[in-house]
Order: sequence, then structure tokens, then C-alpha cells
Amino acid sequence: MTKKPRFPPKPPRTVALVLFPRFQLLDAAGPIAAFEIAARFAPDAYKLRIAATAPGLVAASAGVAMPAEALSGLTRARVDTLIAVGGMGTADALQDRALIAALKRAPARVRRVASVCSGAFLLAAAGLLDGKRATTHWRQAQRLQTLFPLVRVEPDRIHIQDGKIWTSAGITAGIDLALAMIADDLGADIATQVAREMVVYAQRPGGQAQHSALLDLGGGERFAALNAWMRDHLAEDLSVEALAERAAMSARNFARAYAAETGVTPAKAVERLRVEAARAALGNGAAIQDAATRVGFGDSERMRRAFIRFYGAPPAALRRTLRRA
DNA sequence: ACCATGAGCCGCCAAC
DNA sequence: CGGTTGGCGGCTCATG
Repeated sequence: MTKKPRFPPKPPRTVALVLFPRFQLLDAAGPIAAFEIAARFAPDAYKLRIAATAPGLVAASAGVAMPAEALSGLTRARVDTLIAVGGMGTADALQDRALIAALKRAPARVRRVASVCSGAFLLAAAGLLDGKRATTHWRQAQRLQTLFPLVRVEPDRIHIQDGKIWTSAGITAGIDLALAMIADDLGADIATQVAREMVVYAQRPGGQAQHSALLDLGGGERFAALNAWMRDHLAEDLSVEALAERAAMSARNFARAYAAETGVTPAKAVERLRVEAARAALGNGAAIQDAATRVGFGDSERMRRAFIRFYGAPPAALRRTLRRA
């Protein structure tokens, strides 16, 4: 992420996307938009190209040149970056032997191979992820691991690079993936300009937790009410013991049930809620100390450490970038 | 940068 | 008998 700029990259880098019937449109739209905008900031940096088995869908996806060609032709062409996107079509695509074979050959001809969301299953099926660290949509992480035991699946990551293989989490993580690649190619400053153009806050570091607790109201019916209550009472005692009492369960059982239901342990959930609320407060211009007490971090030092864990940056830095809006 | 302490988490087992 | 509950002890890691 902190590479020196080395441009102009002399022939334009061809970014190819692999799409299938019923692919996830946003998986593809994120990288397309990011690379298109990057090409605007650094003229001739990228050329987009899209291969698909469903021309109709591709035509709908973006206003870029898109000769729908067979995948085998795609790898024969000079491609710099190959991105496999996910979606409902992944299951069918896994049965497509020509496609998998083409993907298998890709690393030899392509500078980097990437996936968004369940696109990771395609790379895994082609053996490209064996022994490598990789991620996918959090809901699919377990399945990926059981299906492909050799893959070192790391759930709850936005994106991971291992050698020339990049994988990313669900849907919008494709934007983060593309931004990370652009930063790698053209430098962090260009990537930041692209991010601003796309109206995303900042480039999320790859290690960040995948889904927002604030959005994750569901998290299982069972604790929805408790979660809602927690959000409104962040400043109070939200220890496991206190929460267990509120849920009328023993601490042990509550912790177990909560983790089973939501996929997150109680303390982690509380910390995530607090961190997100604090970030929102800072976005509204709150003072750091104020935000810390309001969301239930006793002191600002504790909040600072939590921020670094979650966002990779202390509150002050985040506050600075947030206020530039 | 380090360390002592405690909260939280989890495996295990017994009780229901 | 299988499943759920809750208590104990050890391990990990955040905290101050």
C-alpha cells in the first residue's frame, strides 16, 4: 500500500474481468469503476476488457469496450490483471472445465490473478489458492475451507494479497481490492484520488473486519433486541456478565449462544459497536475525548488502541480524513 | 518497550 | 438416551 509511484506504466495494463450468467453485478462494477477512474487520473494506465459467457449481462454492466470472447482467448491475450467475480453463477462456472483449465494456466501469463466474493471458489477450483492465504464473502468462508482444505482461508478480511494472487470479500470489497491494486501500481496518492472520486471514505486496510455491526441488525433473531438495546446504551456496562444478566442467562451460556447465533463473541460485538459509533461521532466533528466517553470507552487511550485494531489508524488520523468532506 | 493483572473465551464435564 | 445448561480451569490478549 505504500509503494512508490512508478509510472507511466508503458503499455496500458489490461484489466480483464471474468463474468458469468447471474454474476454479482456490483462485484464487477466496483473494480470497473475504480480502474476507469484511475485511467482518468493517470491517462493510459489501464485498459478494461471483459470476457463473459452472457453478453447481455455484460452489455449492461458498464460503458467500456467489451468484446465477449471465450475465456481461453482471454488468457492468450496479453492480460495484466485477471479478476474473477462471484455471484449466483459461480456454482455453474465451477462445472465449466474449459474455464477452470484456463484459470489454471492464468498465473503463467498474467501478472496478477484476483477474485471478488465467491469468485474465490473458481480460483480455488483451479488450484491457484493451494497453500495460499485467501478470503471470500464471510458467509462463504467456511464452505470454501471445507471444499478446499489446502487453502488458508482467513475470514473477516477485506482483501488479502499472497504473491500474485489477490482475493477479496463480498461485493463492495471489490472496490477496496481495486484501490489496493491501483495504489500498488500508481502510488497511494492516485489511489486516494480515485477513492475520493468514488465517494468512499478512504481505502480500507485489507485487515479490517468485513461487515458492520451497525448494518448487521439481523445477526440472528434471537439477540436482535439485545443488540438494539446495546446500541442505545453504549456508555453503560456492557460486560459479558452484565449482558448475560439482561438476557436472563448464565454468563457461560449467554456467551456460547451469542457467538453461535451471530458469529461474533459478545465482547467483540460490543467493541465493534463502540468503535463504529465513535467513528460516526468523529465524522460529525466530535472531540476525541467526548466521543470516547459517549460510546463507552472509558478513556481515549483505550479507544485509540481499539481504533488501531479495527481501522489500522488512530482516531486523530481518521478524524482528519473524515473532516475533509 | 516492557510486564503484571484481569477480562474474556473456550474446552471439558457434570447436572438436568 | 440426546440435547441443553452452567460451572470450573486454563489459555490468550487487552489494559494500565
